Amino acid sequence: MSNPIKRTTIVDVGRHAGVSTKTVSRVFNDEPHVSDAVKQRVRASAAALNYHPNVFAQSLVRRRSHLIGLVYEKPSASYVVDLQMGVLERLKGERYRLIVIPVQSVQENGAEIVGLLRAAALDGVVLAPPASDHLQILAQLDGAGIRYARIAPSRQLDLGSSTLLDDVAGAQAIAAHVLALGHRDIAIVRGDPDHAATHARMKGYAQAFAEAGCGVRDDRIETGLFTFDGGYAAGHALLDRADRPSAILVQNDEMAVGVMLAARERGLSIPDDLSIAGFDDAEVSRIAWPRLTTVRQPVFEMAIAATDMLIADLEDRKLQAHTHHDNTLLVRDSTAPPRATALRDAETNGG
Amino acid sequence: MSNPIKRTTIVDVGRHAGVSTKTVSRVFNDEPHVSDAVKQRVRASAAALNYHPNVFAQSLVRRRSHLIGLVYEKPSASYVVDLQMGVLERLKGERYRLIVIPVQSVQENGAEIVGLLRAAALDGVVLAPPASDHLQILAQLDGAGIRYARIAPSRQLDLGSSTLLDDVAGAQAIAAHVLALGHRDIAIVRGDPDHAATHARMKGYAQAFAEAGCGVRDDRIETGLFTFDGGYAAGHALLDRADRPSAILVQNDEMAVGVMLAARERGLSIPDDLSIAGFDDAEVSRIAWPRLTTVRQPVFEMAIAATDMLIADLEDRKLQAHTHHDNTLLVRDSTAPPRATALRDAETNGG
DNA sequence: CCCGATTTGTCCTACGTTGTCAATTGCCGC
DNA sequence: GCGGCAATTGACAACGTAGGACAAATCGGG
Repeated sequence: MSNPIKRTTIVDVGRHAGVSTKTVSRVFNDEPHVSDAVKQRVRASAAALNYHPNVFAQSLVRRRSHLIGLVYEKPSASYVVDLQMGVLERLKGERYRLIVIPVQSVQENGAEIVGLLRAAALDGVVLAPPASDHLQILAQLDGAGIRYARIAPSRQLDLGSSTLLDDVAGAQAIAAHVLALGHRDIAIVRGDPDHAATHARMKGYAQAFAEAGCGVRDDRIETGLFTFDGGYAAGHALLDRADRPSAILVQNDEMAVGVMLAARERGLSIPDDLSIAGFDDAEVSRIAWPRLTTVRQPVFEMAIAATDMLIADLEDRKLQAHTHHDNTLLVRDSTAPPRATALRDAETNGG
Repeated sequence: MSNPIKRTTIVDVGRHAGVSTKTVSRVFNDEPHVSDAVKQRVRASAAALNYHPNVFAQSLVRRRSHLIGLVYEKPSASYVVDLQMGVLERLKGERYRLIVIPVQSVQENGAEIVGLLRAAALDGVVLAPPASDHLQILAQLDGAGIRYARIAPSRQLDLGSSTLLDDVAGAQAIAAHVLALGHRDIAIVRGDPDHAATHARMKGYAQAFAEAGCGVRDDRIETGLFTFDGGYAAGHALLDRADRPSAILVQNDEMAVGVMLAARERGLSIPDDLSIAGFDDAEVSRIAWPRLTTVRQPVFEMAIAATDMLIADLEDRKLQAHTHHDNTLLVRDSTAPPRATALRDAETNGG
């Protein structure tokens, strides 16, 4: 089983078809001034010889790899999946291919990352948070001539193309929903403080609280790093307290499901004993029981939009585009009025 | 904001350091026969000029892209995630990069796929099922000189390297568990018939049934294509029947969770009214409530092993390796004795 | 049959790096 | 200070494609 892979070049095709290499090149690049007869003959020869243009040589002379990177940190699996599926969706039928660049910690490895991207010879990258907010990375990308599109950045929006999302409004909406149900003993599980979304969502919660005339109590905030396990631990920590909250606002769905498990292990029924609200509309939020009240974040659509802008940038050199996306409150079954209120309502009705 | 990216070449570095381009090349490739003095001088010049080797030129002359593809079909998200994480885990610290190649339907597009891979200039690919079983693809890859490692193939094991998994045994184990609980009215939700795993698991179920002295009833088999929605529909179809089963064997966890939802919508309690057994040990199986009895399939480890063999193949030209992996039965909370049996036991104990 | 337009060919250079092989340098003992 | 041998260094041709400039061939129409 030796490996004498026959390498067919453009020269061979020319010889076989009885035309010059220049003509073969013209045919393969769809240049004008080629008769249909020759076109067909060349294509036939290419097929007969099983010719495939050498991508390396093309890339070398055209200075194009047609490779696009997707840079993301470790966050919840569903987020990454939606993101990646969005990029791939947009890439369907395009010449570009996707290289996946997972990063341990953007915060810590920021300086090395662009070196990686450069070594991968990428034409451009889609940056997920928190890389999309890392100014040093953006600067280095500009320096390296690598185009980029940013997913949901929060600052320096004048750099590159971005998909914009109002996390504050989304968080405010879901907090307002929980407050409107009558909850006042509300705890919060926040995400990774390295992500801007964590702070934006916190701000949205705070705004809703302020409108309802109450404040956020710092001692009722736990940090869960956006993971199931983190949410589980945070849930137990919050439910351990003597003044157990009647509702918990969780900054993503994976953590929310973790909180759910913690509540169940203590025999609490959801939503009767405890209301739980998530964020993201991840797949688990539909699979969970009861189905999770959450905020739909259009990750898939944002990924498509970002890839679209990146390609436009690469093809037409059109710079600086922005798209706006909306969060939507999805009220499902994991939130309900607090038990005290429910009892009072029952009494009121009964009387 | 024009873009005069200065391209520094090996020639510039050579000129700056006062040595030949060949010497620079030697320094960058850690070749022997370079004096330390020169080495340092060259490195200093390269740093000063911000030189980065041109990957295209290297690839052209070395005939190596250092790109590895991961080919998979649409199956459950968690499977793909585990797979991809495994490949990336093994690639950490390596020079290779991962290109993701999702395929609509291996069955339908088999002929075109290798063209895609070839156009991507891949050094090698990791093939997930069902691509790992597609003989035409394997033959074309051999023809194109693209190395491959196969995940859990079921035939022609002499082609390429493979990770092997005994799905029959895993399925037999979980079916035996359900039978041992006393169930006899057992329905099955199978996966995509294009996947060999679907048939292997069915065979395992059948073996367990045979040992227990009963057979598989064809009219109690639904097909769910490995998706949550498919499982949901299949669950409703099975539970609609007059002779409602007391247990359902489901060929993956995503579908199993769908069946769970269908059961809940009918007010059935799990596992009291209905036992459900999954397959894969996907993340949802731990998140679901009750936690799903399932079979752990070591996807992550298999992906690492496959990538490892692929790299070995690419680096050392060592061909034909195989690794064996085991399924493990995980009995959790979604399976219990059927109600009738439970009642009888209670009577027996009471009497 | 000649003119102008279209098609095709020739020739050359660029892209940036590596492999081959020859030339040069340095070092050793005498 | 000089052979002789090993360690360093350099010159030059690949690698396969793109594409510019321009000449040559071909075609169609009056």
